[in-house]
Amino acid sequence: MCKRLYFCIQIEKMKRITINDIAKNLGVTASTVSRALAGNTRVSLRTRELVLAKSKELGYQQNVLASSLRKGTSGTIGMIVPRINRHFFSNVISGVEEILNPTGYTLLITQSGENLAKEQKAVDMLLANHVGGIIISLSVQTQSYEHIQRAIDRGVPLVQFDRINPDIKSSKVINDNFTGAYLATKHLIKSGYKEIGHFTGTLSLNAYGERYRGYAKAMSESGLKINESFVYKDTITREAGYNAIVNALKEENKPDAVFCAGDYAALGVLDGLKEMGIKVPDEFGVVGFANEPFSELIHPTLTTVEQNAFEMGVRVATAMIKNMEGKYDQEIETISTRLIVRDSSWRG
Amino acid sequence: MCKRLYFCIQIEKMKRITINDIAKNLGVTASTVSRALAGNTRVSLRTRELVLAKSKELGYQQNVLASSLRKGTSGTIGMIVPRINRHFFSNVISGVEEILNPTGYTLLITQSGENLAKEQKAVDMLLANHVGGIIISLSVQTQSYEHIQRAIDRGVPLVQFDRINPDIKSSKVINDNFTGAYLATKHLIKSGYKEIGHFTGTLSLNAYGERYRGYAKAMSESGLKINESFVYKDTITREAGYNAIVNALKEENKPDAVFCAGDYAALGVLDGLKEMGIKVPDEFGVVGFANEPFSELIHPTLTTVEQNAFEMGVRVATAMIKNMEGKYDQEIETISTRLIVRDSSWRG
DNA sequence: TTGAAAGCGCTAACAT
DNA sequence: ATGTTAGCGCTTTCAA
Repeated sequence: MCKRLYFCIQIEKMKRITINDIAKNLGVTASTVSRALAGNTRVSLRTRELVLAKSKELGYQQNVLASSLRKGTSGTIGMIVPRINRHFFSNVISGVEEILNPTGYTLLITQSGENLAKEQKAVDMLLANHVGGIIISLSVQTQSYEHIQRAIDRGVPLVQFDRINPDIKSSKVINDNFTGAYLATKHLIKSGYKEIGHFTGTLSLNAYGERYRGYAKAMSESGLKINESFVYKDTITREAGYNAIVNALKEENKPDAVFCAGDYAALGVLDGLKEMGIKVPDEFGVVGFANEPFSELIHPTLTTVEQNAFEMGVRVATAMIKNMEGKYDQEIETISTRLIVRDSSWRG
Repeated sequence: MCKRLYFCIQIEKMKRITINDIAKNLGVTASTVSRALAGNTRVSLRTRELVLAKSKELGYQQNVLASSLRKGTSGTIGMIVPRINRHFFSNVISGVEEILNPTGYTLLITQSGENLAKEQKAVDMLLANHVGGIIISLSVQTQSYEHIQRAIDRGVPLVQFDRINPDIKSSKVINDNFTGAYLATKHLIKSGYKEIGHFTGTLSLNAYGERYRGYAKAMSESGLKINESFVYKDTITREAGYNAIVNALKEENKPDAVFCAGDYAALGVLDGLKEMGIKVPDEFGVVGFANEPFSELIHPTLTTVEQNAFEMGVRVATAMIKNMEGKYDQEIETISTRLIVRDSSWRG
């Protein structure tokens, strides 16, 4: 009872140590303490040491809010991703943190949930929090860009990655989707498939558009014609992949392989093929994109394109820091992709 | 060239609209504007409408930093998880956001990477950012708790979840690990296995300790003796699971089934069994824990225990809000778990 | 090398 | 219903 009461009182009077406390304690002014703590300014070595010792003794902890308010900019960087639980995005985040953490910047992560309204709110929230920069990968829904422009107009450095809008003036980091798709399709061709279809997402999104281009290039280069009825758009989920393959194989002209712009769709394709008793890779070839963790665990293991997510995060963070240092950079950086051949496609 | 220069100048003179701008514009004081914007205080309807209109017109956006500094508390809640890319944790995060977003609180997410030092730094960073509360799931490494205590001593509401320390005074939300493990083991017994082993993590961590207890209870209840040489600790990764099963089956006394405290270990076990040509579930039964997405995709599909991660997030956020409203609550909430029977264990 | 003073933008007593 | 005033904790000129 008594203990409990004491505990409550403690909470009430809880006061954080400020630079003023340190200053009073040491008989100097807050300015001096501030300078000493900041390190680089002109303070006598003795004073600096005294301040450092005292601040440790009292358990001082900077009030980042006050500092940011005064300096007009916070050491926080906002990051908006469609979904945090996608392997690709969580690994990009890790890459970003790898670079940012040692610099003292703080990452504020939010999900748009592939939803434009949530994405807009997220941007505003970040701006209200005075983030020093915004890292974003657009939601599939995003077709209007005022919220992005709002950030840029505020002078907040912006870095787009993966799902980008090329028309927005900002740093951009993307995967080499074209080459990845090109290699994937080439591989199917080399493996002897002739009627190669493509299941993809929204072609207006850069990532999917490029994958389509890579697919088309490989086809035409090998003298194969694309049968447009083998190209399914908005087919990136497992269900959609399943439906698409069931559908495609009902037609008179059937594909004998399909390159999916995502592993989940490829998974659905494999579901459908298994159900229909079609042997993979003997009778049908499948390639995915993303190298989701499950792709090497399923049966047959899935040939797919590896995106170097962590590396992308590192580049994104580096670009952000450059931007914040005023080195505005509009260049597009491209991260290489790599084909991983597994059982679902190779009948060498 | 010219365009570029203009752009730079724009950035320099970029000035955010403050309540003072609105006030001047309207011929009232900042206090009035502040009150009007805050909504509930006593301001004439007319003034309020004027303020709202003007602020919209000028594109006003609150400076959260200033507000938080003044109010002494920010609308930000910090969350520390071991790894963001674990299915369980990212779903808890989604659950937390589900509750928090509509309330206007902002989530600051950080990863400890299962590393004590990073976890400590994360806590300090959150405190420096004056978060209104901290949500944490401890790293496996965490054996010292001063950093947690530091937060509590500062009067910052704390909610622990999943990987908790029961001795720390805070709200806690955990899975019903005991029942999950109990049901899993019971199921193996019912399926006819007799020599049931258990691969687990650090037993000092609540989650693993409880799973062991559930396993032990089911065994003793059925009159089966636990063979301690079938219990492997620190076995939660795929590699560890593989090594453990290879090892276990070299001994004279072999288990004929194993309940793993995690799906990754179970995956490793299946790897090992496949390699050794042991048939699952005919000759050997395997059950995991967590219902990772891959568990239903592998062959054979893995029997496992589902944790309701999203629901847990919802409860965690609710507890946090209660705490921040001063309703300090030390109760432990338990989220139910559920056995999902698949092919790796059932030979009914 | 240090101090004095002003102010970042907002809120909340207290007054009117 | 609105204005006045002070100050959250920090940084940063300007002066000494």
